[in-house]
Amino acid sequence: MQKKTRNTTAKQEILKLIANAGQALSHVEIQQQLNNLCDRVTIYRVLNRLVEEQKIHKIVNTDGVVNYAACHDCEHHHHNDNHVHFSCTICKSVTCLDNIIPTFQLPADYLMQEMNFMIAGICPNCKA
Amino acid sequence: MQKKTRNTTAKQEILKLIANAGQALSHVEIQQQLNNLCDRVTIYRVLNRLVEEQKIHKIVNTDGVVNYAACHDCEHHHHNDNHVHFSCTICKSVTCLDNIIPTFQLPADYLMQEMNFMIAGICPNCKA
DNA sequence: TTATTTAATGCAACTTAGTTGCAAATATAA
DNA sequence: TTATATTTGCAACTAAGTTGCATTAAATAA
Ligand SMILES: [Mn+2]
Ligand SMILES: [Mn+2]
Ligand SMILES: [Zn+2]
Ligand SMILES: [Zn+2]
Repeated sequence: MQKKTRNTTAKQEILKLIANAGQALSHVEIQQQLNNLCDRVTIYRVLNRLVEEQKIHKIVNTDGVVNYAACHDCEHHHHNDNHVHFSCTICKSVTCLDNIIPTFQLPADYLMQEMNFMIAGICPNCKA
Repeated sequence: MQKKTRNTTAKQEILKLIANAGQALSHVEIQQQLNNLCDRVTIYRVLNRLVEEQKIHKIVNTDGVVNYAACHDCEHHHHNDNHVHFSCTICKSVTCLDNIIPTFQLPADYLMQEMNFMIAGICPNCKA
């Protein structure tokens, strides 16, 4: 018997935030924008649930902090986040470059389960 | 006046460990193998110095924890760690796949400073 | 609508990774 | 050998994330 997930206010609001953000959001950024709607632990738990339900995906930044972005075509690709992510060292924005998909050949004896491609640098906004 | 780095015992031992390991090592793994040679804070500081001196490079794992590996051809490539890294979900080993270099085209208005390509899955040893 | 069930939440406490300030130790060069 | 500045140890701290448990509130059935 698989437990069924509930559509709580916290979950709705957090998903809305992430879906409408033009960039990937960290836990702290979400907490700030939620304005005490719920406890910080609840945010963590909701985020984990949304990842499990494949509505959002995790992006591990170069400093180890996790950011979350809405999934666009994860269903098609078995939730492999196969595109490149960009982390701006100036404005701190983290974005999905959805159509930049690196090509590489992993040796046959490796089994791939998860990908995290992160590039840090200066984004177009900050470069201009 | 740039401050000049010293060749301390801790530094020598830590570099030796990393250079001789067949895989990337985390801070805890290094600490365990050092057997109380020095304080954990010293390990952190030595690791940071070795990274600055481009003798080792950082690899951020999918759980956000940093692993360190010896640099082979970082000098040639401006210390860009441009190859793929593999993190085994079973034996927890983290390895540099030095010759697996993804190709992709970053839009011209992005400036790349750092790369972290991580793939998690099952390594050849654990698959067999 | 109300009652029942079970998932979700809040809160406090905890873990793990990494950083910082400062006094004491030590590598290097004069 | 002595002087100088780098490195170290220690204690305290921060930041990210997790866990246990009692309470609350969705979803569903009556
Ligand atoms: Mn993405
Ligand atoms: Mn590497
Ligand atoms: Zn920017
Ligand atoms: Zn393995």
